Amino acid sequence: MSTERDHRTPSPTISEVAAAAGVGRATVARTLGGYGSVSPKTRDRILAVAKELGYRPNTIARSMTTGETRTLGVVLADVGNPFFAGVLRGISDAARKADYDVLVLSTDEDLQLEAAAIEVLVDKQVDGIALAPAAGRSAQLPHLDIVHKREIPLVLLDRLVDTVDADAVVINNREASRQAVTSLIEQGHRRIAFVWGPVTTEPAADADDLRRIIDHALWSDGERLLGYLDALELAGIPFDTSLVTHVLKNEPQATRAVLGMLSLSDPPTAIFATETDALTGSLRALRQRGLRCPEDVSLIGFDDSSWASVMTPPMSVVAQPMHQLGELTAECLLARVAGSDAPVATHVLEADFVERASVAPPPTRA
Amino acid sequence: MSTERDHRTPSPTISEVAAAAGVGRATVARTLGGYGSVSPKTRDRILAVAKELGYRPNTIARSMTTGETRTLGVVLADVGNPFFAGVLRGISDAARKADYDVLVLSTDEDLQLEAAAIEVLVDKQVDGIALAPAAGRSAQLPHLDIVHKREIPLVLLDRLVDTVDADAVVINNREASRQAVTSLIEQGHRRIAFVWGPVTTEPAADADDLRRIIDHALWSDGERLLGYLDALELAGIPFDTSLVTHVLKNEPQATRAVLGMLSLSDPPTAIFATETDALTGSLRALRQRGLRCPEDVSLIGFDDSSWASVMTPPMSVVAQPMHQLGELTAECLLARVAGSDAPVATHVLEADFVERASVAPPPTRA
DNA sequence: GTGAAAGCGCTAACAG
DNA sequence: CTGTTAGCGCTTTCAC
Repeated sequence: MSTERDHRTPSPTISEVAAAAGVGRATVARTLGGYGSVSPKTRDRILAVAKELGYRPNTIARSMTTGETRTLGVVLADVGNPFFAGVLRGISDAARKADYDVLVLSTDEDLQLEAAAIEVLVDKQVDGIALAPAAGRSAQLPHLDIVHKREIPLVLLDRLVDTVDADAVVINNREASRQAVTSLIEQGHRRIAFVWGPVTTEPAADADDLRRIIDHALWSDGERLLGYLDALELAGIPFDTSLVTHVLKNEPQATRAVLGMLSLSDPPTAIFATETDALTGSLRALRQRGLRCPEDVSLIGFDDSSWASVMTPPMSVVAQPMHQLGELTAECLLARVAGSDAPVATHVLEADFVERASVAPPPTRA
Repeated sequence: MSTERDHRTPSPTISEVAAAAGVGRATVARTLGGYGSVSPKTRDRILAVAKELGYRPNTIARSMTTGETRTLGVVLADVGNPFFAGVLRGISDAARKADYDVLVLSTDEDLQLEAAAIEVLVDKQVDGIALAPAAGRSAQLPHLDIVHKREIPLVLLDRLVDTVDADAVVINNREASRQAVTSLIEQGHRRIAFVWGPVTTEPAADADDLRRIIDHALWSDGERLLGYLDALELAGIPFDTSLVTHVLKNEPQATRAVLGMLSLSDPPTAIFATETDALTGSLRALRQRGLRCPEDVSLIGFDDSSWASVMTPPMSVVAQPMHQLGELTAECLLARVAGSDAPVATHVLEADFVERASVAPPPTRA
């Protein structure tokens, strides 16, 4: 209980420690900052005095002169989404190990918000930025110019952008997707729906048209679709544009789209859902139609969760290594922050296809 | 392409803008900092010059003099957990609206890590801290002393601690829990399991012993248990200590504990699972025993998710308003940061009991 | 090995 | 309304 009415009891500064220890500021700075060399004797005394006074370094003042903030910026679609939450956790863990902290911003897949987020991080002078871009693979990202100009280390997270020359850490979506769809084909499916294809106003005319559209979709989404196309092609199954959705990515839309497909004269016997809400939306559609999984329609989802394995039936899913994705991203970024001048590289992580009981052979046609 | 080999192209400073505009630094500072008053004419010129030069304020230098960082610190158990991820999203949204950013740290319910996290945030001079403490309601939190001393606004998130005199935003866990258990009782259940009770080495001897243990449990966990006890008491159902788990909070442990209860001579006919993994763990136990939900055992979970409603059967759950919890916490914190001296208050949010199909009357005894 | 002094870019108090 | 000036707490030459 001090009798003063100071707004904040100020933390002692280096000068005060110096005065109390009877040495110069610089010596204290060297001791407390852990650089330069100080004689063990005075070092110990300074440390003792500092501890007694409860000295805490003023990181802001330090940042001002060093230019380092020991803070990483993370820009992703939505921290509330389990996938990104898992990734963020991985980033945080790796950052903490290196004594860095993390500033997070969500974009909701909006490029304006992404630009604003980048600006904030640049202004706050984070030492590095991990970005899951909201832009398609062939997009131009002018808001990253300043990041380059300021030479702030940047690593792309989960999504590649061709025009950005930076390290990246991604999942092998194409291969994971091909594998999942192939497993469906091996069970005898030939009518396989793909939920969530790229958002467009009208369905793709054909596979080539679709490939053109993919250029403007998120890299990860595009790759998943390419993997689907790969699997079909390998099996010699013709691509049917009516089996790929082009709706907005929310659960009700997925349900609606699947309901539409189920009404086709030649409906799908299997559904590949490339996101959790695409899967739950599809399940809802099946239920509405009174269709059972896997007897009537087989299902494969994306992203594992404790729920997936306790469903009836347990859901087969492509499990992305979220935590590892985050960790590797942070490690990669921290290496750059530490000054690594290794050539720019893209690290590709494999996803794990978890086979459970939501896939069965298609029902024999009546 | 500059021919210089400067490590970083430095951003222009206020002095440079002043020189270029032919005015004094202070005038520029006033204009760009948005304080004091400047004649419209010079103001416009300065703005033009600043824009042309690509001036960006150095927030670190600014923080050094103002003491403000426009950053909020958030300390929670695990950003990767869907509940906290949702809460964090709410905090971020509210923070952004007020032009603040968020630094997040996970504690994994470890008080050491919590103390370290607080220290980091204090050192980084965040303007306020939102904390979901890893300590029981009656715990002593010495690592918060420095927060008080520095007069850093603090708000408790999701969990109360009696010894901490700070604003808090929590869910009415007790009432939500009471309501859920009561709905089970109304269906005729009298043997209701409670998964996850507090972690202890040996089960509680009786209800009073349990109440004593609750003091050391997380506030939210304790309240859920009290709500359970309330419901039993109201219905005149004797408390059976063997129906409350005391295991570590992970899914396999939940499964094991439920399996044990199911082997009781008078096994539970309903399970109240107070966390998602407690629910999935319970479901796994039922499946292993070949028991069906809700015919054999009724189930109520905690925290809603897109999965819960597409389960077979759809799961009844207590849905916590995660996003709102986060938003309100941030708003509360920001009000303090802005200097509010309203009396310390605890805001209680109601949870929503979502009744679906996982509850049915107990099977008639053979 | 140590101390003195300059300066990071900004805000704020004070004159003019 | 505007310019001058003095720091904020630290790191970092540079002498000693």
